Amino acid sequence: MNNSNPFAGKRILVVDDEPRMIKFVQYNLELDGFQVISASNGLEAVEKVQMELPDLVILDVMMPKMDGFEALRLIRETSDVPVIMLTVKSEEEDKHLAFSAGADDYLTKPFSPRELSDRVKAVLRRAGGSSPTAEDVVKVDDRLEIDFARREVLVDGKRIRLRPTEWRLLYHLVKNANWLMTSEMLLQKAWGYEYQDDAQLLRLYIAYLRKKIEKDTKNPQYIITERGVGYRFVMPDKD
Amino acid sequence: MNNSNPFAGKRILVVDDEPRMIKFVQYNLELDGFQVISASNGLEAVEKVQMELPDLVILDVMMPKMDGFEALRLIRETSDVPVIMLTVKSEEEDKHLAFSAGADDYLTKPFSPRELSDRVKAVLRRAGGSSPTAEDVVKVDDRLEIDFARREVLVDGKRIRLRPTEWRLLYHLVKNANWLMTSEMLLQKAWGYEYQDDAQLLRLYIAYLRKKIEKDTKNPQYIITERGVGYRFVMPDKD
DNA sequence: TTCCAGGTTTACGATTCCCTGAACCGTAAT
DNA sequence: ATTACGGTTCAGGGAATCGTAAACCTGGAA
Repeated sequence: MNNSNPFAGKRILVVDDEPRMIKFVQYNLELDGFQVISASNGLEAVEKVQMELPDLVILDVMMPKMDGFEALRLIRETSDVPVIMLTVKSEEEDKHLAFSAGADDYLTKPFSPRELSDRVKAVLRRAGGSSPTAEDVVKVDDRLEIDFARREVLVDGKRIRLRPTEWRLLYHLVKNANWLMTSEMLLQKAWGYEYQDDAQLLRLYIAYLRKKIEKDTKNPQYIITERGVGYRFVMPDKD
Repeated sequence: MNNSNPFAGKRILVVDDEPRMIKFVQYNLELDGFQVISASNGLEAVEKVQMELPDLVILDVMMPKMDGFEALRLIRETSDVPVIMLTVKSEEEDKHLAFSAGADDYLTKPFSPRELSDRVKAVLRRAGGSSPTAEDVVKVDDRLEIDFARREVLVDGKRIRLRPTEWRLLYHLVKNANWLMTSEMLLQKAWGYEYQDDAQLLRLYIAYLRKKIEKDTKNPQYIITERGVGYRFVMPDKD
């Protein structure tokens, strides 16, 4: 695996009802050093986007029960993960539908491994571009380091254990570092739409996180409370 | 064994329907210190790739029932093992077909032992390069040592017996050391695609492995559970 | 045939997670 | 200072997940 792939380790969710297509895409992406997870229908896809927090989604348009457009619509309710849609023919209509539904790119079946790889990298490049948190490994400071690809958090060089929900919350905080995240946003993204008013739950998990990553929970340096609004993950500037 | 072959011990799967050809290849590769396993048709080849986890495959194009290309395609669904294809004549078309099907190199019959040896070593050299645990012998710590070439695990210097499935699971865990492997990934890689939802089976084999390699199964130091997600093989100071 | 080893399924106790409720604490506004 | 509001901490129960023993199945060897 001689990958000079700058995006190696990124997590990609492949959604298709045909196992053969999933295998094809998975194999070729793994050759490039990506991590691949899969879903075989729209519902599973929506769920996995929220739970697994992939860096990119490849979504087939043609699927039984819930088609790709519907799945994308639901995904877009809680996530802005880049999405590449797989269409059968390169009809203008499909293309237009894909983009207006919120897709970042589209790929027409059949496609070659090379095309796949190029598109994925292009979309990741566009999406991640210059943001400091687009990296797989975010070194917040000397004390705290977060590795999104490995799903790993280091405090003073030691690995700490995060529970799934804690991880999701931290993910959304850090991916939006230095931005104020309202309680509703965080609840919606880390828990789901139906939790958006449960501010108490959020407080609890903020406390859990602080206990695990802050030096002094009374004077947090990473997760800052914005009273009456939400929270902000502060990260020292790297410019 | 007076070989200066840096790849001695690598396991090579030779696939051909002609016993004479297998014999020829096997004899010469074993002279170089390789370990050779064989298959006489495409189906057997696909099966052995998944089960035996060879380091390289030499695959004849011309075979009854399932030809080399089809076999390669199926192999590529679950493995990125390097493959050298044997073609009858050096036709551009065959060459092109081989590469686009995912082969790493090709060899035109007839070939000399020397050519065979050179190609095999070249492909192994290319393939082995930058993979995380490309070495044959992984010394995890003072206690645990894993020899991929010999398919042997040493705990406190003592050789322990692993059943085939246990070995495959350990293999995929260690080859992705320090990376979080989801249950689905592990099942898919060690058992096959159709097992990807059988989390219970995975738990059982994780338990088997821990019983054999961990000092204290209650506090595992190698195979760490990532609750709700999967497992991680932790290895000190390794990327 | 019988035996055996590996693989799979079943069953169930143990553990961990997630959420609730309630008490307690800090701080900004009155 | 007092009040009100939001934030934090702690205890606990239900649910999901995990670990492991044991039974079961199967195919090959003796």
